[in-house]
Amino acid sequence: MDKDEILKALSHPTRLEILNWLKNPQDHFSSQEHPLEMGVCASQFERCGLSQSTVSAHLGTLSRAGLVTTRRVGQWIFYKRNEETIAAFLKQLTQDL
Amino acid sequence: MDKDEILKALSHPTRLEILNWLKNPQDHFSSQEHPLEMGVCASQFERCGLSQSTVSAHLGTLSRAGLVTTRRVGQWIFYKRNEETIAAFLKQLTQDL
DNA sequence: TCCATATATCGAGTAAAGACGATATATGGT
DNA sequence: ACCATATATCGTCTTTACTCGATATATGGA
Repeated sequence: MDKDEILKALSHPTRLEILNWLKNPQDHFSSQEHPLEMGVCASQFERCGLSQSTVSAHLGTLSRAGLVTTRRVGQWIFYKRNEETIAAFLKQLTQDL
Repeated sequence: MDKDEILKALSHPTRLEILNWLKNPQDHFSSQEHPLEMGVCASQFERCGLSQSTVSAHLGTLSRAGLVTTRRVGQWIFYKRNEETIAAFLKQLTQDL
């Protein structure tokens, strides 16, 4: 759990928005073919208006920071919030900051 | 209280370090001529190894984000943590993130 | 094996952040 | 008025981040 890396990952509105969407996937990704319990697959986030490669880069940043988990199913990769890391980060930040 | 601006301000190790030093000024700035109750004056932070102008820019970023307060006394400007804003930010982040 | 789809990575261009020294501004003292 | 000190701002350079289209990789199906 790298606090600095997480803070950098959180310092971009698009990535905050992605994390926020993932809090209630049913409110934002009901059009997804696959059940939302698996997570939300990458292409869904292109609704933010950015290109596929840019979205992939943001998801990579979130994933490297540990804020989301990924799970490959077939040709898709499903993203979920990593609630454990998020909670641990908030706890540490509340202590340290 | 601009959450995005605060997150950006926190996304640099030097600024985190400054905020951390300000938690216990007596542990880090006992050499200061002025009483620490007034705050810590800008030049004290040059101990991080950065130039005067760079330190000033970091302090400006923290101040604009509302994470520190400033108080001019004579030719010095004293910096203190803004505990109210910090607490409000942590509360909102814990809710929103 | 070949093609379609999903995602990642590459290369290049632009924008933003960080750093510096030099200079400007503000204050206080003589 | 002049000089010294503290801080901010300016101009410039370097580095990092963001974005894109194009290409590579991985999977699945025909």
